[in-house]
Amino acid sequence: MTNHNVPTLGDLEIAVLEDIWRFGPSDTKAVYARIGQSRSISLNTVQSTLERLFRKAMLQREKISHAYEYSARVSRRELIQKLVESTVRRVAGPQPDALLSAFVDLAARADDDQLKRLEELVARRRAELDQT
Amino acid sequence: MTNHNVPTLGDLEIAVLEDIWRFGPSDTKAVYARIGQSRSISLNTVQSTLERLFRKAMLQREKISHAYEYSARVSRRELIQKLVESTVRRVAGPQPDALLSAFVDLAARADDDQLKRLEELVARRRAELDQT
DNA sequence: ACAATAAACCGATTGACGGTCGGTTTTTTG
DNA sequence: CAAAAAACCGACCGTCAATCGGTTTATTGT
Repeated sequence: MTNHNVPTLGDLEIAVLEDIWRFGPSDTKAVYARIGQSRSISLNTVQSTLERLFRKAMLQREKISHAYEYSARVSRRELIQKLVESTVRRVAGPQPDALLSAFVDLAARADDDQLKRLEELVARRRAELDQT
Repeated sequence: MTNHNVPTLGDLEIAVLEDIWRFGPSDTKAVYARIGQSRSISLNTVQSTLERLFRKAMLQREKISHAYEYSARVSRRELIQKLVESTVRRVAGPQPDALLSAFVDLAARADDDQLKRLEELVARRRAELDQT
């Protein structure tokens, strides 16, 4: 609930986030070594992307001895959730069910296997809710 | 499936789309009368927004006597669907279930009632699939 | 047929923003 | 304290939505 301001993210920003999800807390050097090298972008570029992500509150950072160590402030799950929610909100219109509707539409395209898993997920959630 | 490239939409673009969903096929004048007046933007601005939306394939148009009549090429439902799908895809990562999970997470924040309806929808869908 | 009117079209500007760095300052450390 | 490392500053480019003014083209009433 509360406030879900999700700024838009660029491709590099997502790649950086992805990297940190994958490898955990890292400093600029490390991220650069992993994703900068191959892309032939400068260390500075990675650095300012990290910085931007920090300003956008997608990362937090802590000075570890000499350099900042950045770590994720949202999990991939949370990010997707926020992104989806804000997306839907933007175009939701009157329907209070917009979200659910979209969900069903999506689910309708899923195969049997996915639907099964989905059923389980929903059931579990409901169980959780019931005992609250 | 296939490829649904959903270009990003600005606020005015969404407002215009919204207007056309609401009032059906309209020409520039009509849209301007409904949403331009209040926003104190020029007719030309509405016009080029309509045009942009047309280029983005969100609207189609037909010359009706003197002026173009624009109509929606996607329903709100479809748009939400595409938007959400492309959003999720962008950040999906390894999880094949990312999409489903995201929705369940979202739904989980909804009330028990919604969850129940969701369960029903999924069940029905599964039933349909089974007899195919 | 033609002038007046209306709509379409063209092109330019502005403001955000992501990506990209070079260079300067600050900090760390041998 | 000087060298090395990291942070920070500011600039530039490209893209894109929003915004119009002005010109061209099409429609239409007389």
